[in-house]
Amino acid sequence: MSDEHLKLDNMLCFALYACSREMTRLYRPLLDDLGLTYPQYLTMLVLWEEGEATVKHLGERMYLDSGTLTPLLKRLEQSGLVTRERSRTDERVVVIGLTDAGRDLKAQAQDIPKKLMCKSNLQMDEFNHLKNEFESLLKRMQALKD
Amino acid sequence: MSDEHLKLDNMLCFALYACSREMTRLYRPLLDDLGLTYPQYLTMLVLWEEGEATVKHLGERMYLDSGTLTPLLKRLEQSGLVTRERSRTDERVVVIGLTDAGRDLKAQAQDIPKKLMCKSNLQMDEFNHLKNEFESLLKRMQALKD
DNA sequence: TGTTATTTGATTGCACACAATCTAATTGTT
DNA sequence: AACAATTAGATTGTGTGCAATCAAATAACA
Repeated sequence: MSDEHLKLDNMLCFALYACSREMTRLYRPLLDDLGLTYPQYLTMLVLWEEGEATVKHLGERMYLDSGTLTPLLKRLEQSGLVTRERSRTDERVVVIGLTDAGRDLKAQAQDIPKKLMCKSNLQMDEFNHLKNEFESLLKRMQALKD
Repeated sequence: MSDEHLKLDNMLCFALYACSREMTRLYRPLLDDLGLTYPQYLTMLVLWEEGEATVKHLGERMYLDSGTLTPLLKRLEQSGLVTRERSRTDERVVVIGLTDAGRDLKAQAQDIPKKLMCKSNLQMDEFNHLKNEFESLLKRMQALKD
């Protein structure tokens, strides 16, 4: 019965993969109102939290590399939400900052987490439980990338 | 302290998003040996399980639409692993089948789940626990897409 | 100091994801 | 039979993801 191991229904990884896409699908209509995609929203979250950040730092926060971030950040710049400037002390570093419009967008984003909790029918304790499990799994997998 | 809701570290969705990418990253080196990407591997799993399937059915199993599947299936056809044929009873339907090479690849894929369990340092009971949680979350989110 | 190594982003190329639109085929209704 | 509605895939366009490669700048050190 070794075939059972290969069955799609059995696979943890598939559940994770499908869950992740379903979740971003729940976000989509809310983010459309802000004119953001989900990864762009994550980027703005970091910037709202920290004011500004280097490309490298954004990559570390979101586990994304420059091949993904550079075009994404250029689109956010095009949208007038962020600025991109080379650091004067180290010309290799690009610092991403917020424009006024980018800062203002935060107000519109404030109620997204609440709307999503409602939409997903999750109670606060379930929510936290799941988050903790994902985060511990993430940490374990992160530890394996040597 | 409503800002806390917007903090990246707090977000269930981000944990899911990052976990999912980390997991496919764990698969990548194993799948490279088979010449498959992760979504291609999922497609082959369904075909190994069911022998053949319509594009529609593959989409339902994996929650993917034709815009994703059509080019992916063409690549699998190019690789000589699957066949694509219009159904004779309903010309709208495209049936995806396995070639001999596609069937043979299953043998090489047999030990991927085991390798991955080792790699991820998960015990069987943890594995099943997580899988169940993901699947119930997935089911709940699926129920919301009306 | 001069050279090597490392770091930081950018670029390129390929493969998803997915919305929107289109075409062809089938089904339903009258 | 005639025609509207539905269904299955294909196509197009935009936006990630990520490996591989590159160039410029900085750090390290013999």
